[in-house]
Amino acid sequence: MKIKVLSNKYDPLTVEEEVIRFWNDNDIYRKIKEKNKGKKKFYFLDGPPYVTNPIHVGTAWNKIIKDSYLRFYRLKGYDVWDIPGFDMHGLPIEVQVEQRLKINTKKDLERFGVDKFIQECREFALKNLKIQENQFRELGVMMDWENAYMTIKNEYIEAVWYFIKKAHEKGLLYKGSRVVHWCPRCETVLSGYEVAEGYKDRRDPSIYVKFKLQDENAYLLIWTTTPWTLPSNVSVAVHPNEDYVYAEDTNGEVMIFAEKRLIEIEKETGHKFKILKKIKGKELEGKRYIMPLAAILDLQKKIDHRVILSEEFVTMLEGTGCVHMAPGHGIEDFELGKRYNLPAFSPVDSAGRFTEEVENYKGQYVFEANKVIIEDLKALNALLYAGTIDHRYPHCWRCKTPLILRMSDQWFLDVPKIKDRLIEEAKKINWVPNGSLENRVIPWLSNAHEWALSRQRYWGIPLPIWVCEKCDHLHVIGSLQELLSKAIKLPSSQIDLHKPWVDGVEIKCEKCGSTAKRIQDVLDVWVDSGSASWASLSYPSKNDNFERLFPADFIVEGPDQIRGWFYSLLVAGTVTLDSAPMKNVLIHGWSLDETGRAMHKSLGNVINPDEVIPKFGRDTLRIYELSNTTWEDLKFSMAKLQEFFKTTNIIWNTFYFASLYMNIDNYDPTKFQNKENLEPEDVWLLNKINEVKKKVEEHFLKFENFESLRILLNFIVDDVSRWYIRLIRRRVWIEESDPSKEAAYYTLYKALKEWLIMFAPFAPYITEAIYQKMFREIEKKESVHLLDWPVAEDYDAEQLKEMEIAKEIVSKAAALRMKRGIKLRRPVKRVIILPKDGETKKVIQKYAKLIKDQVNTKEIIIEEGDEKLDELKEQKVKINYEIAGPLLKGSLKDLENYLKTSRIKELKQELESKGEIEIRIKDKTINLRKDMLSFTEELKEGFGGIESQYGKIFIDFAIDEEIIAESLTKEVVRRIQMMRKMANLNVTEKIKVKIKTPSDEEARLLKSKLEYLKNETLSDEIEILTKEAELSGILVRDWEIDEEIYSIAISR
RNA sequence: GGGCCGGUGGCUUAGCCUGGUUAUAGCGUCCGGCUGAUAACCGGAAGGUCAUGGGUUCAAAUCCCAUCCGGCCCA
Repeated sequence: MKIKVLSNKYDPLTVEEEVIRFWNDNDIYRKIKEKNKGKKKFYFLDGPPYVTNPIHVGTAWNKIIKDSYLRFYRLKGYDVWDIPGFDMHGLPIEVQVEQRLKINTKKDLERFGVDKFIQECREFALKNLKIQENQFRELGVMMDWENAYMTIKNEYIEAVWYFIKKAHEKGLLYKGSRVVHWCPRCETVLSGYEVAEGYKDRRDPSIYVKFKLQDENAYLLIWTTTPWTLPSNVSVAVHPNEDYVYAEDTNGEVMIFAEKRLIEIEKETGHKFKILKKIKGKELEGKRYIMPLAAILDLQKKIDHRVILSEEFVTMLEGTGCVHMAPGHGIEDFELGKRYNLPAFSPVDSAGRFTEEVENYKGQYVFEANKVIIEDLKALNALLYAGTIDHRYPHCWRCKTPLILRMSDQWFLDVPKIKDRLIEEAKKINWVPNGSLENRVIPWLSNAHEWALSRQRYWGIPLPIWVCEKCDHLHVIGSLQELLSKAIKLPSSQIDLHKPWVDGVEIKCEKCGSTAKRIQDVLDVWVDSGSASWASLSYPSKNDNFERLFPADFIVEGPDQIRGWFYSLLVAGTVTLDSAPMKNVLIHGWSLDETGRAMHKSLGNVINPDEVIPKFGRDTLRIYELSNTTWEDLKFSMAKLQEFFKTTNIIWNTFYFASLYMNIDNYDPTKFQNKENLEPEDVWLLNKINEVKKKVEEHFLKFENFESLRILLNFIVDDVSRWYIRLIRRRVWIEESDPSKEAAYYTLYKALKEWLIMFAPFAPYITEAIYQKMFREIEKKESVHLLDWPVAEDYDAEQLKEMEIAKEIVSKAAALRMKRGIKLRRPVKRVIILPKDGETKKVIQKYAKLIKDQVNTKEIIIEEGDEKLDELKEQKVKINYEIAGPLLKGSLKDLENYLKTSRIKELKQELESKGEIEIRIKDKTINLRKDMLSFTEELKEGFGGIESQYGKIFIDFAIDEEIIAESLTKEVVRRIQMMRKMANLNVTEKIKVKIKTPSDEEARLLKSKLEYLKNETLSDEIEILTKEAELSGILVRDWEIDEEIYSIAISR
């Protein structure tokens, strides 16, 4: 049983690729799963990424966070449910496939064939899924890839139907006519979410139109950027409490508009107005006006046009304060129209062309009809001004076509009706970070409106609604089995629950017995992923997993999912299963580029993992991303990665160091018994690792594993690499077997092993590689990921504080040396420590040996109280000449002489108590006053001092022969060690050395330290020669030490 | 217009919930060290109006209010 040595250089790619091979060849993933089978469940639900683009470092972060928790819970012994998911339906895929097939319109698509189109979409989705899957695997994300849930499978589709059926049963599903954002190219409704994605700049007309009042010789002046909505005008809205003016144009015509808009109107139109009278908006209510287009459009002739009032929708920030209302083409217009009972119509078809209802413009694309309408208005003398405006306008987020608002029939889920239930359920969930519930989730839920479920597209889950041709009775189908049992016609036996297959299924109307056919719509993709909490478990077609696992223990996604997936999960779960389908929700931040901008294809700042991994490796990418505070944004930075690479390198070197010496000494951790040989630093490290275990686990359980990671990195870098290893260096260099060395190995082995297990969820590759070399033979388990999470033991927190004191003393002493320019290699005569109190003194005494070694002093003195201080200090006194001079005049010289010989401390005490004393010098008596002198204290020559928070530290820098000999010897040792390295000698190889010194004096000094020299350099023989000698060996070199030349030769 | 998140040395960042010695750490800079983990590593120093202005308090980076800047969401 032996610890093997790691390679002395950390090469991440080699390490990681070996580990990947190891995992694959030995089926490690399966073994990890088997280990915890049947134990306490942990149901993780993967938020399915959309399968269009390859992943970037942000998508990677998301999945790596997930992976780190999955690995943690597996180590903790949970039976972890870890299937990944993919979101595979929807318009984005359709658009990409259309582009590939050069399909521009729905007609083209129908001509191409819906079945073939669906097939193309499926292949496209599956191909992209594979690309993403491989990228995720590359990152070390261990999930059950072979059993991933896919939203396109029949089983999944059925499960979504189940939701729709439940919604119907609960009376939450209804069909309604609404004004919606519509893409005239895709010929479908878009959700608010999709609309928000697609705002961009566009130039539109900006026109001012005159509507003449029927009973007055004045015009309402309205403003619009969508002239094509004017044929649907039914009303004009004004603000009841704002001031409106009757204003005369230079040609004598009188316009009515809001007073606050006057300057802007004049500026844009170039017209100048003279105000005739001022009224409140509400005085305009009910006034009839003549819609100019009524002259040429039959549609308009039937409408009774009147002014209405609105505080909410009339703004003084743009336009004229007289707002053109077309309830068929505006969301606000529609709402206000309902209140006033106004007619709503959209004479525009699904492709954005005018219908025959407006015969003049029939067949014209609305954006093109704009200019015709403007011409007509001009001809009708209804146009005050026509210009253009550059503004933000919504576009289809996939195909970039400008959207229109249009009325259409859609299917809705009545979310407002269950709002209170949703909030109630949301409160049962643990939202991380704290405050998310109150600040983000509840405000969003309180604002919930109806959910438009239907889309007039193809690649999606078909809405499971069949309508009777005769009696219009609705049949909402909740499963494949139900469908088959009710079907009277199946298009083929090849069941695929997509279009066009489902469209061909006819069922028997349960009410009148005639035939019911499916409506043509598919579902909004958010319904797909919203159903994932049970659909990914194949419920309701299968029961077992659902019963065992539901609800999900943990989900984690970005903040956009509060209104996206978290919301759709909550709604779907509450409707379908009467409960929130998840228990813990962690919200992570955005990934931004180095300058803090979101990563966007259009900005060209997207970074892919493939660009990072070859440079730094997978583990470095992982720990870099995972160390970011999860819910803060991650500014992705190559410089930061470089820093983390250094950390990974230190980790490797730390384990390399341990493996090297444990290997040389054939250390066998299973045989170590002598715990009584533990030194204070060993006890400290063992306490420390226990503290680390406790904290790391606590943070993991709170879903703050970035804190766990920071603690782990701090421990390995600061506590182990920089401190503990430094302390035990000399102990592990002892050649023969030695109890102190064994104790250090025992300590190091235990701490490193436990650390390695805890670090495994963060950096699965490097931990595996180290485990295989150093620990596997001893620990027996095949993989580090098959071990158990280390159990935190009780530990002595007080002792941890003690070490802080020792560290501080060492650090301050080093700073003091530095100030003097005395390098660490040179021993100093004495270090004197005056602890601030008795407690501290005890601690420093306990660690005296450690401190003595680390500060490299011949003697350490620890004493409480000021007596010692007096020994180190010299009292000084100065005459305040400006005071003493005028008073003492000629006696000043005598005083100076007197002070040179007197005891200053006593003088000071006397003066301080009495204020004034008489002194006799020669024959004279002088009245010496306190203010004539200034007393100061100074450290004695050759001493240095520094304050620390635990007391004062002094160093006696006096030099004697012993110190000179020792520092010279150490300089020589260092050169010899360097030469051993240069000659590529093994660390254990013995050598012979010859040293030629510049004079007999140095030779004498070195000879006094011969044994030490031999030990340190593993030399059998050392010959110290003076000038005349000629040197030979495998390596001979001259070195300069303290400005003199030494020649050193080594040989085997 | 409303809401949320963030603003801490040149850069990146911890601390803020739960107020309390000298505000965390890394990078960079300057100075130094180490050389048996070594094409690594370590130490020290300089560097901060904790965005701004008020308030609460014995005490504010931390709690409250307002403002500014950046980002997100909603309308």
